[in-house]
Amino acid sequence: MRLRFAPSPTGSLHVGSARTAIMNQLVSVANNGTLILRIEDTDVSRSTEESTNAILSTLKWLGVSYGEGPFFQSSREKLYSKYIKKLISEGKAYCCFCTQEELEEMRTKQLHKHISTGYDGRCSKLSQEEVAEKISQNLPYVVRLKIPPEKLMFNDLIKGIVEFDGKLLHDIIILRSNGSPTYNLAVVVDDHEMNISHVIRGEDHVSNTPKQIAIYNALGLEAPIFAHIPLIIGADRSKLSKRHCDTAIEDYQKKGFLPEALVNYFSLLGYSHDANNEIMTLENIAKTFSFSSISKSPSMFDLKKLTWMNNQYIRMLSDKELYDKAKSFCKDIPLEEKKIKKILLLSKDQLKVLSDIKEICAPFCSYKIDWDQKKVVKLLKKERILDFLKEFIEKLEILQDFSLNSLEILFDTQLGLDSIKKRDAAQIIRFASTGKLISPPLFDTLYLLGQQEIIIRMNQFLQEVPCQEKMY
RNA sequence: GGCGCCAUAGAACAGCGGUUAGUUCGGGGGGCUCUCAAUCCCCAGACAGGAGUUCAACUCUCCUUGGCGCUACCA
Repeated sequence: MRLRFAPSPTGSLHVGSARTAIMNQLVSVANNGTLILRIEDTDVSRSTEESTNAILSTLKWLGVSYGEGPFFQSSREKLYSKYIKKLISEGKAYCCFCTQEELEEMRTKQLHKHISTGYDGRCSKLSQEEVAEKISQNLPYVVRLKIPPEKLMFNDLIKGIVEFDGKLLHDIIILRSNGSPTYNLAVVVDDHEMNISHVIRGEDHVSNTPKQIAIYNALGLEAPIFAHIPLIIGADRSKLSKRHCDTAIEDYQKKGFLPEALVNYFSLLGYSHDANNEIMTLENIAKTFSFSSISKSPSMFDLKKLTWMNNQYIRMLSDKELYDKAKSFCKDIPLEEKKIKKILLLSKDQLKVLSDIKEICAPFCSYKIDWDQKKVVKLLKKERILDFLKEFIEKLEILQDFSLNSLEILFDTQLGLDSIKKRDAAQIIRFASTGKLISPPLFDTLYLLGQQEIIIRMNQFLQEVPCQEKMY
């Protein structure tokens, strides 16, 4: 089995393209096939080298590996023109000199008549002399393929038999007036030259398929097997766009999603899987892969589920792996490396994405705490809660050996003297010393902040509370 | 306008002619825990509509409706 992934370098790798790439990888692994990477850059005006590099590095990061390539269509133009010349000489394609205005007029008329829009084939009636004459006049022209008025069908591995009527297809352009081949022509030539057996691509290509089959037919070549995977859609069921969420895989990389989670999520999205165990490697999914398990309807991108899955993968990381992967997200944190590492490991389970580490470290960095008292309205209503805090601070001030252990003993002792719930006691201390209701385990947090610092913070907190208290 | 594809809870999937229509994420509630997370328990929530076929239809057929894709000298 020979497969290909063929992105066009007009931007960074999009979520939808990534899914296609992952599906190709999945099928390739499942069938011991070869995946070929081909950069579809026939449109010079939109393709950039920067995009190519971005796509290549993102694919690498994702772990999508290809056995051959990358090949660039822009460097294969001679090949395409060979095929185009063949089609012209056999009378299966012809030069078209119609202007933009003519084409537009044609279209409006068709729209008016409520019939399908497209070229009416008028230039195919030009005689050889007329064509030669126009060319000698240096008139710009494109080359169009004659599409015979017959049924064009293919058996899609996902959709089943799909049939189109050639009569409604119209003669498509295969060579632009600037001399470059169009997508449909280049795809057919390359898929044939590269011996591609299975074309797995997005559903947006379904309507291109009959056009490509027409080219295969004209060339006397056998078309590969097609599998069109349904598109990924946004929360409002429309095509996924920046309106909905980040659409570039790079964005997810920057936020601290793990490639394994992304690969897992996208290979199971729109795939009939065992819902009881969704955490699977691509290799495991490949073991039971079948095209019939791919859903026929589009799938909605669910960031919450991806995030959940990412957390699952983060907690599976070893301490060392976690630190290595999180390192790049810790650069801007004004703390010593050792401390960050400590906090990171303490909060491993609660990281949804690696970049969360910044927020978790915040209370350990800033000396200016903003106590948003709205968060503790309920807590402050608990009886003797502030007394407990005051007493805790007093004891803390005279504590000789500040350690994890002594802190805990001090806390428990004070708790024994007061009739306060442990959770309330812990929360008021947590809030007073960090300004947050969420933090790594309390005693670790206090210990890391240091005796002096927590005393200062908690006292500051107490100074701010009383005036606020009257509000409630 | 034309052509094509699709249709089970908010989301992703099960169900393949007879089920109290199931699982996972999400939502709500609760237990446990110093918080969050994790985990455990509980709750809400779906077969788009209409005709057929059949003893029986979420499941098969057709129609309608709705959604999406394509309709470029983009890919």
